[in-house]
Amino acid sequence: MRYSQMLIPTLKEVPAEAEVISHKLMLRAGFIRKLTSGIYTYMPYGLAAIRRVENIVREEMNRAGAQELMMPMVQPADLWQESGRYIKYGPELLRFTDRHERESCLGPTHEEVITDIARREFHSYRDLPVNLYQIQTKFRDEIRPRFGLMRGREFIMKDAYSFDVDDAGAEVSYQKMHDAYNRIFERCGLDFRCVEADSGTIGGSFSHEFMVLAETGEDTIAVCNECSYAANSEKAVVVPAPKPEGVELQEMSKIETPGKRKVGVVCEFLNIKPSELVKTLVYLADDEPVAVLLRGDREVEEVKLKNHLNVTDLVMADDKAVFDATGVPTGYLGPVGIKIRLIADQEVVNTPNFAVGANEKNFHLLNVNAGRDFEVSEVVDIRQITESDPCPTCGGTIRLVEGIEVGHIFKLGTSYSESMKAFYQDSEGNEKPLVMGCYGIGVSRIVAACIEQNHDGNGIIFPVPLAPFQITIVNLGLKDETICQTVEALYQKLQEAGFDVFIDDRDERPGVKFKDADLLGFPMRLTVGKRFLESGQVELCRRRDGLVQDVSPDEIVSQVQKLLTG
RNA sequence: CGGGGCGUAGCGCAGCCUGGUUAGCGCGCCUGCCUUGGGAGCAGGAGGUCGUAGGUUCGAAUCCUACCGCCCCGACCA
Repeated sequence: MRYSQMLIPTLKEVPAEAEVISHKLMLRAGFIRKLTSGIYTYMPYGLAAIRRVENIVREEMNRAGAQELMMPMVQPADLWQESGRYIKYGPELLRFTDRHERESCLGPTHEEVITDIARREFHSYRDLPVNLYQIQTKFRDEIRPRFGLMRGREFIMKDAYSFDVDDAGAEVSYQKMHDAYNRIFERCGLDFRCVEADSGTIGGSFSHEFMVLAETGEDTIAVCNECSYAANSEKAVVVPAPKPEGVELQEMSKIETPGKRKVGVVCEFLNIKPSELVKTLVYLADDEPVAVLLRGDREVEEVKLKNHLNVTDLVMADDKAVFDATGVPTGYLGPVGIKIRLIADQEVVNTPNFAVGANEKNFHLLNVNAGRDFEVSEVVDIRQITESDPCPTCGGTIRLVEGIEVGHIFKLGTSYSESMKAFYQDSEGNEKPLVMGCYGIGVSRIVAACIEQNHDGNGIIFPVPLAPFQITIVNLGLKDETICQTVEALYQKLQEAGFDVFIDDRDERPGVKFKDADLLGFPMRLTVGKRFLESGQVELCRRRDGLVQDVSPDEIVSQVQKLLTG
């Protein structure tokens, strides 16, 4: 490919819309152009990188025995009503009506469609197991699209769905995908972790996420420093510290705390640490008020709370809602005598003699103890893990790091097959629901994540497997016949050797060509200019570390090979 | 949805507060000369419904109102 034949509109200046490095570089390197919020055109060079990812994904999916198909993007609402998700999925599901007033939606994912296929086509245990996948544009009307391809509304996703006769079979299918995903992300050259995850609106019992480690990640993951434990912080299990021995329970007392409402202010006033205070938060869980007890220095992990409550909508109650539900103004809430459902974090039960609101304006209680001064029927792990918590599997130390979710695999079980009546007959003629799994990869997001992880001040540094071209030949002697002939000969030779080769044949000054070569991230750069006429050697430069070698054209193939792999 | 910011040439911005000739600058683009191993230089040139619609005014990019779009933060800790 020649630069003159490919639209790669590079930019010297960074468009104002970009915040994170991958977005900036993708705009500067002419990968993408925005059409509207969260919706981008993939320009030729950017598309080429996406195709690299797609090919790796496709190869590994096929190798794992999955079959490719392509499902519709427009889906009828009835199908979503059958699974119950037409309501449950929320405003991210873009809904519209067609000219016949039929309700429709744009597919944010395809469990419903694939389950419909499965119930029509799979009738016998002899048809199973099957794994079907597609690589397709999804649409999710994200609340706040950002960071370019990182969180777009339209994005390219690989989604796969497995169907098995039973749980054991589903386990095998899941494990195959787990292994395939590890291979995929390794082949992409990404620094990633597979972590235990929450299954969210997709549903299901069990799931793992594949996280690319990068500071700009939108997720936090808890990683054990000693063992292999790794989990999304939404899911990371908190092991409560044991109840301290020999602490004498003090007598509860009431104290006036005029105008003291916030944790910090109350603690200062009472001269105690936030860890000696228990805060009472009120949530509206599907509009039902629920009080949550948590040590003053801790944070609620709402995903854990939501899962425990098994609700679809969970919001913090505002001041008015709190007063309406409890009759107490915010800041003075407490568990003693509270009138609404009460959920305590497990740590609260092990904390002696803590302070709480008195359920009375301008008063708090001191030396309160769970079980003695109030009943707790629900003791649950609902707080965020911290770096001072132990690893739940080995007791080692935990480290919190940021990650970009590029893959997610779920064991779905039979929730979709049962709600949508996807049954098969086993060898004894019994009707049974298909046991499902689903497996997603954010293809366009991988390119963004890759750039987050592989760049320097001059631009992108593509890992070889994702580079649209492994090598670019910079022609610095457009007017010199010998140089042009050499460039063409090298181009031929390298292509014949199996490389994807690019030539910068533009009539530009050397500086411009070098800058663009760096920006575009070619792993290898081959420069042919005046020096070749003098020495008969061409210059080979590795993008990753700037390693430069003068090479004779005869040895070019072996040298390129050596530098690319070395 | 709440808060904040922005909308002026393809891109990045100034001008607006304090209204007043042909609306500027840098990059990019076009022509010519020159230059050719790290985003050169000189000369000339093209390119604007100042987001949209109303209003105030003798006069609006500038003041007012509404709308649209984009970006950032938040939508969790009382």
